[in-house]
Amino acid sequence: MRWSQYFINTLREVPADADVISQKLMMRAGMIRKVAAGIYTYLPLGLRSLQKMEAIVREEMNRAGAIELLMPAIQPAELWMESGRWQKYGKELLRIKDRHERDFVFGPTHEEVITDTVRDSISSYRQLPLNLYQIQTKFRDEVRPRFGLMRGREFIMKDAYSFHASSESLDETYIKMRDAYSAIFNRCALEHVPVEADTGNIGGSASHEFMVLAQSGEDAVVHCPSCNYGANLEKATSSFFDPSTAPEPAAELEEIETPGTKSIEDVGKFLGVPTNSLVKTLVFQTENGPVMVLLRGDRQANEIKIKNFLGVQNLEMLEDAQFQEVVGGPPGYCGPVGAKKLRVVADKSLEAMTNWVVGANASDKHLRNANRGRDFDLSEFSDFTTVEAGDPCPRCSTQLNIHRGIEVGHIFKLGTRYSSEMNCVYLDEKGERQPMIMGCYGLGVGRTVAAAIEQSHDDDGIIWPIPIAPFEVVVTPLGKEADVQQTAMEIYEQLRAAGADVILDDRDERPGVKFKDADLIGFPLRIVVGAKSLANGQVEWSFRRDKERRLATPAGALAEIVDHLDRARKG
RNA sequence: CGGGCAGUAGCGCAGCCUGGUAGCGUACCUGAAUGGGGUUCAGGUGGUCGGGGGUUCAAAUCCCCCCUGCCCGACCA
Repeated sequence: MRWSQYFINTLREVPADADVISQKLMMRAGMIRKVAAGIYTYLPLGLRSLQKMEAIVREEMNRAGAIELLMPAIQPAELWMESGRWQKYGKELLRIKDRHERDFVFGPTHEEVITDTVRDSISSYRQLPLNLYQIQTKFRDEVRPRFGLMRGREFIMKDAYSFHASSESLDETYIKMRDAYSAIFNRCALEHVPVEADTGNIGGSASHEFMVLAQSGEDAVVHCPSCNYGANLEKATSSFFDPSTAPEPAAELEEIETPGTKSIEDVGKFLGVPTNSLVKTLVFQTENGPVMVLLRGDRQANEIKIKNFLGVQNLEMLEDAQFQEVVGGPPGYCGPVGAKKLRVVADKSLEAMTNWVVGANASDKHLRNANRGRDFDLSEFSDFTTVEAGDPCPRCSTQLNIHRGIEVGHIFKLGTRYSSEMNCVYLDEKGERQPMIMGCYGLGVGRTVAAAIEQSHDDDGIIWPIPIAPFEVVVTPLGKEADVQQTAMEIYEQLRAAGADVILDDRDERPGVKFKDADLIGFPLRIVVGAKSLANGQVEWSFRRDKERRLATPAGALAEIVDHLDRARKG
């Protein structure tokens, strides 16, 4: 491609409404252009990267045995009513009417359509398993779209859906897809980690998110550097316990005056002991009544874990005004001893601790040496705390790290949630009707490209991984001299003949402008043809990554670059 | 949905308080010089000042309503 014939419009200044690096750089480099909140035009350069990403996804999906189809973006409301999501999905579902006032949606996801298709086409266990995917534009009417392609309203997503006659078959496909996802992100040189994710309201089955580690990530990821255990912070566990708190013999219960100590920190300071030797009492209101949750003083509650353990949907901290009525004491001095009758659960870290310091359910008073069984009833222990950096890994006890991450993929064992509701059944060997067991597998194409930029850039611009760079090589002639122009053109043609994806910066611009633009857009490789070096029969080539200038003959530079591209393509 | 800020040329902004011919930088066009990291000078093109209504001889500017965008929070995942 010749630059002068192409459509590239770089910006010197950053549009005022861009707030993350990938968005700023993509807008400045002329890859995307905002049309409305969360809605973008993919300009030619941006489209090239997206299409390269799509090609990688296609290859790996096909390799994993998935079959491509394409479903409509516009879907009839009936299907959504049938699955129940017409009601449940909420405002994120963009609803539209046609000229006959019939209801449609712009698809945010395609479980309904695919299930409808499969139930009409598949009727025997002999036709299963089946794994279908598409790469398509989705629309989710996000309350607050932001971060460019990272969280748009309209976005390109690869979504796959698998159908099975047994959970073993689902497990098999699930693992294949998991491996395919890792292969995709590895090919883009993305530092990523597959993490266990909360299954939320859908419940029961396994779910993994693929997180790209990056500062600007919206999610927190727990990761073990040793065994590669990874989990969403909401879901993560640790083998946390403190051997220094080996149980002491139970001492006599004692009431102590602790004036003005409403927080755990205050109590620790007042008594001159670390907060990890205290017990924190939280009271939550749920749809099944109030629940008291006990944690070690230095740990933070994890509301998702608590919700899952209690099997409740609503969990809210009790308001101060309700304490007297529900617990029988003032807020800030709350504890299990002498409280009103309510369900009490405790974090497993407390199981081995004796002689607790807890609130006395009276103003300015705490209790020392409280012991379960003797002073209060408690038999339910589980993991209720949020993992902290440095906690031991649940698998290998290495200290865990916590990173920021961008969710680029999410795979999920759906089970029969949709097949049951939508009557998607097959006949088994015995001729009996069974709901198909389903899996679904999403991957954000644009988000992955944006994540690659978040992970790989510098002050001058983007540093593309070769597989998703809009062009692999830029050839930059400096000056109008005939031999410079001719050598650049020859190198350009030879690179093209060798199969390289190359752009020739044939604009009549000063060197500085060409260099700034090349760095901003971030072509991985560059060949500069200038009069000075050419007088010695040499050109200069460099990687965007380190910008170190290497001199070589045109043929030598060409060979080096072609060789590097070949190796990069093989991964 | 609540709170805050903003909307003036493709992009970044000033002008508004105190009403009186629409401005700067950049981008783009023309010319000259320059020619290895966004070069300099000169001359130009481009805007119904987000929309509607009102006040006024006169509104980008004052008043009212609406729309859109951004930030924080809530919601959702």
